[in-house]
Amino acid sequence: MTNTDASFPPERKRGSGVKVVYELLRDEILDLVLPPGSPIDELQLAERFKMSRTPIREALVRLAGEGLIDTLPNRSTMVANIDFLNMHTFFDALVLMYRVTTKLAAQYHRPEDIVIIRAHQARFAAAAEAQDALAMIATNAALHSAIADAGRNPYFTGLFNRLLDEGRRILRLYYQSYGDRLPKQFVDEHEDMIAAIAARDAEAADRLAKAHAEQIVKQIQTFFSRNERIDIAL
Amino acid sequence: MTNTDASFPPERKRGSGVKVVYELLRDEILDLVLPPGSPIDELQLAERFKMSRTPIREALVRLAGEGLIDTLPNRSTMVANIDFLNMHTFFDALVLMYRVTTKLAAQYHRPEDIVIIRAHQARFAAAAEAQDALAMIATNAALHSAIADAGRNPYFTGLFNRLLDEGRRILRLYYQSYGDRLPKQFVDEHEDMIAAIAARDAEAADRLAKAHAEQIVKQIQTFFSRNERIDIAL
DNA sequence: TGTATTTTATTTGTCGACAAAAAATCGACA
DNA sequence: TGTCGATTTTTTGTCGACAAATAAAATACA
Repeated sequence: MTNTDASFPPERKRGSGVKVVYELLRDEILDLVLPPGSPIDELQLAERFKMSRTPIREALVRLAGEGLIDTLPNRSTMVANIDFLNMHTFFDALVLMYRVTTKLAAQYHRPEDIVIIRAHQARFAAAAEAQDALAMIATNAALHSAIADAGRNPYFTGLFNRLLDEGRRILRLYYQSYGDRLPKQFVDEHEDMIAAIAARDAEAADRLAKAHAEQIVKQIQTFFSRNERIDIAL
Repeated sequence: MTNTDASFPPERKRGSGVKVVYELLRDEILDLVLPPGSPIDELQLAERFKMSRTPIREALVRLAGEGLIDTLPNRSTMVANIDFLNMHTFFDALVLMYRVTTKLAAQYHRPEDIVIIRAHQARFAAAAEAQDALAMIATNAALHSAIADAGRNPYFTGLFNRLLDEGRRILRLYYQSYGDRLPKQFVDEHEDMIAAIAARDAEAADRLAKAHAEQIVKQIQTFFSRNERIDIAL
């Protein structure tokens, strides 16, 4: 080990800076640590990560490309708002992608995919058992992302992952307010879906995914209809 | 007019630089002026556009986010290749998005949308009449993008526009090689689709879009099956 | 002549600084 | 005291330069 002097800068590897900033900022946005509308200060971030504004800006450009932050020209950039008015477009897209990716997984998966999927499902079940809302949100997204991967269509997985990200923000809001009452039935529904995928039953996979997705959507919708105040809060 | 001295730099407006580079580079990639695999040199671009590397790099980061260029860490960046091996995933996604966006347009369009759509269709018809392959490719993408806009689902339009972009590259290859023989029937098919949309007949819109999309896919597939050499060329 | 190793050149990632644009502050005037 | 306009401050977009990483060239050696 060279550089025994602890006062030296952490000496990040060249090129790793952007990735670190991008991923951490992304997580903070999706977990609502940075709530929608939060201003993003480049100088502040540069100071925080001990690097110049250049890599910070590159990370921000990427996040903007994914729609996670909004950038006003020559002016402030902030965490993208959740568009409650057009929530139905999100639900439409989510339901369709749930169906398509699950169906394709049933058709095109390989044996090793099932192992990965089951591992994610186990993690989700553990989170549900522990009543850990945050872990449930994260593991649920990871599970469905893994299912989509097994379908092997990068165009669908790309959109689906974006939707799951946006969903993480919405679900976060959902659970935060409702005091972590968690529907255990999702575990069983996941089991049925995985069984259909493993059996290569595309029709059943599609049907189960549709029911699963629509039920999630329904729960969130009833939640929001009971909490109009949220419209004002943002 | 100030700045009568022609030797002065063009004096671009602050912030417009990235946009210019991004859009021009994008068009060149989609029109195969920059063929897949072309190396992209930042210095060269900086010189060409008379600006520093910083805005160039920002444009490249955006293009990379859309998958139009591939960036090797610390090494060269090049125009993304067309993935002929997994072309079917592209077709699957394209057909589905054709259907969904057209159906949503039939359901959610407003009267003014139809005006815009018909204007695009007129341009497409003119291009087809003139046997202008390049114009046909561009106006076809613009028409379907306009239809998708009328459906008002940003998630679907986002993916669809990406697919149409990738389709522009593929069609460009198609027409280039086949000496600009252009199927006029697309004009009629478009007319039928627009009529179904205007009549708010979602079922018909879906059916017509499916047939339209599958026919395009079929044509491209038979083309590629007759030209295996392309696999080698890339 | 062919291969390994050092040297040079090219290109990328990062930095600090400056200039333009917008917002925030201050001050004149009613 | 309130409003409009000028001034200062903050923040963004761009620049030129430098250093790390890689590729290319040159050299040494068998």
